[in-house]
Amino acid sequence: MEAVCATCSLASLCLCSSLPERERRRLSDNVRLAWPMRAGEHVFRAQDAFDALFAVRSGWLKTYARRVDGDERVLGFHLPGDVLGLEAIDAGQHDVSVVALTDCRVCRIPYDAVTRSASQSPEMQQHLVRLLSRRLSERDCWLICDNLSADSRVAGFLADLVARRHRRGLDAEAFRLPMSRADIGSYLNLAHETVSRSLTRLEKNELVEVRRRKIRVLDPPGLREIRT
Amino acid sequence: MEAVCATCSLASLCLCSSLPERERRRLSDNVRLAWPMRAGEHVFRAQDAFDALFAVRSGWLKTYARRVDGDERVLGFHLPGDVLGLEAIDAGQHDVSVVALTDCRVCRIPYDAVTRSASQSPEMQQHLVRLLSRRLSERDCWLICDNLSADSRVAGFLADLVARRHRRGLDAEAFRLPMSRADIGSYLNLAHETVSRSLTRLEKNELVEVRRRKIRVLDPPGLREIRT
DNA sequence: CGAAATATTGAAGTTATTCAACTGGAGTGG
DNA sequence: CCACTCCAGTTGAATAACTTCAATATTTCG
Repeated sequence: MEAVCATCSLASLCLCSSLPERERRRLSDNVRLAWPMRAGEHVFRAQDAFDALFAVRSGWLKTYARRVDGDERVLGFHLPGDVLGLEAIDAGQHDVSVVALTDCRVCRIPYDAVTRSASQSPEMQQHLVRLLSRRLSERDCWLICDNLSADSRVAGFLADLVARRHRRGLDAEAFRLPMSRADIGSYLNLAHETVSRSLTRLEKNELVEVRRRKIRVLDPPGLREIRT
Repeated sequence: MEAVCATCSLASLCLCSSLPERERRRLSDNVRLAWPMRAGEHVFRAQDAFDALFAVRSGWLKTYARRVDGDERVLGFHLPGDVLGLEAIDAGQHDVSVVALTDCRVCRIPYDAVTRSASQSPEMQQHLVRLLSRRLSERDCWLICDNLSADSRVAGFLADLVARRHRRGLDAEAFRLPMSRADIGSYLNLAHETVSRSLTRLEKNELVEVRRRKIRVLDPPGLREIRT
């Protein structure tokens, strides 16, 4: 299978946008559209050497780390267009793990190709810096840390997913949550029982319909507005 | 007052390290060692246009944002060597505010000088990318989010300050906390009363001595090990 | 010195967690 | 096809932890 950044619908989110055509082709030649991954397979693990960035083409993934006590802490969920591995550039070694939650396709972009491209193309250089800067400003932990009730954290989490799916042209009204309640809880810093109860309450308030992992969002603005 | 990156003891943390001498001088010519700032003055505010990065030379500062409801949320505290403003590069506009907690000195580094330097020096380019990457990997929110008790959050907060002061060659055993209990609470997502109580408990356990804002750390490893 | 801000401490109230029981699907194998 | 099992999810009750409200103490600064 061939990587065709030139025609990739996600290019604007990825690394190759804003590259002059010649550079884009050059980078593209170095990119391998990874073989489809099965749910449960890892893109990389903490401690692995860093030598490439990854771009999600399809599917869902999650980033997690191990706590001191050994158990898992979920740090984020990824959709098509997300770039993975940026935080390992400096250390040259991954400090988190990324695992596929569903079957996925992921592009591998060797980091030396990025460096080479950046040294010859100011546009590429800028793009990389801006990608990093944007990620810094995103701070998804506001969701978690902002002294919010369980309900507003869960609502905010769903609103975030809806917004991201919408931006990517995916169905944002009804979709399947690929992660367990425990994953959501780990991400939001709530017990999985609390996540469950919150979803029930959101459903009672007619903001969403939840059946197991199937979700239908009835009132997106309502979700964003919960502040309790 | 003149900026003298060449002789700055913080260069390795800042932007000008790993620059060839010629480039360093060039950048240095564009850097202004800001006039000393008084406690309470802002380096920049949310909504301000972004056109420069800032490097802390001395003193303490804090970053904060406004919540939806209008009140302040503290996002971090800064020591000499920290670079401020990186998260605004992409948007071209600041989304957080930085204010001096004590009298400070802060260098202003015009961003177009950085861009120019980067386009001519692969080292500078790399350095900027790595600075951004490192900041991404730091994730100070682990402290806050990691499902920890109030005591371990406060202990972790102190341990983090100790480590950072140590790395910078500042007195890490005894120093003055420049921020209020309310600031610490906002940062750690705790009520200020809870911060106060936690400090009292840490003192009872002989990990620290706290008198108001004066702190003496008696058992740094002990601080790091609290997990309850 | 006196006022305002900051910090500490106590008691009551809330909220999420924990422990436990139970339910419902998905997958397995007879 | 139907049990059987396992895991994820839901729900209830008791508990623990933090917050809130209130009173008091200590600094700081005009």
